[in-house]
Amino acid sequence: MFDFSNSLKEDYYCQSPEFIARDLIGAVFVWKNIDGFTLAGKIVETEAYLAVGDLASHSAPGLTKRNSPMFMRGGALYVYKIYGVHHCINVVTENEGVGSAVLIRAMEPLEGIETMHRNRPNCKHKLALCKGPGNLARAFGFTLKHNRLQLYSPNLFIVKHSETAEEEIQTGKRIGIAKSVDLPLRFFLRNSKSVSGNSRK
DNA sequence: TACTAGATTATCT
DNA sequence: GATAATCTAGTAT
Repeated sequence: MFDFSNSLKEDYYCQSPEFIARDLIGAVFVWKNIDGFTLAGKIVETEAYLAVGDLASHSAPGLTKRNSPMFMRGGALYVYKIYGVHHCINVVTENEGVGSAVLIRAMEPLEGIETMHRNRPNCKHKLALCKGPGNLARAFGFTLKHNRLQLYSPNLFIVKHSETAEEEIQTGKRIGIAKSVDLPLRFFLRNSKSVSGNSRK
């Protein structure tokens, strides 16, 4: 259904995290898991984490064991565990050694809905399956063992299905961080029911 | 509907 | 020993 031959390639991910975070809104994320199930969703919410001038970025203190995937060449998957409970999924951006990434915060499920429901038995509504970074990782079954995977592989890739209109993309402050709070680096699809943090305002 | 507490662990200081 | 790019259940309103 979603074709690897149309997918974003290695060079695409060497662009800036601000550009990619915005550009990926509306794109389709595809993951063929170890059991042969295809899981896919439309990206509706992202956040950029910069290499310089961004104290909220994991890369800000410099290279460590945890953040080392952020310093890989763009196109790697960076997975980390947060609050001892949840996993978060990032797309590494820019060139090797730079240290930037885009956090994928939410998606609208398109394919593999049964599998997502199985991964999240308490989630009733389809549009809430991948709402929020922790939920998204759980629905897709991503854990630390998927860290450093390449995003331009036949079983893991992103396709730009169609262009998303400028006015459909909203910008705002990032969620859940304590430093560099005011940077406008969160992007989300206007009116999507799968965007997280909509209950507050 | 709105707020708060608690879960739970890899990683860093 | 402290912290964290979150989520959910529970209690209060």
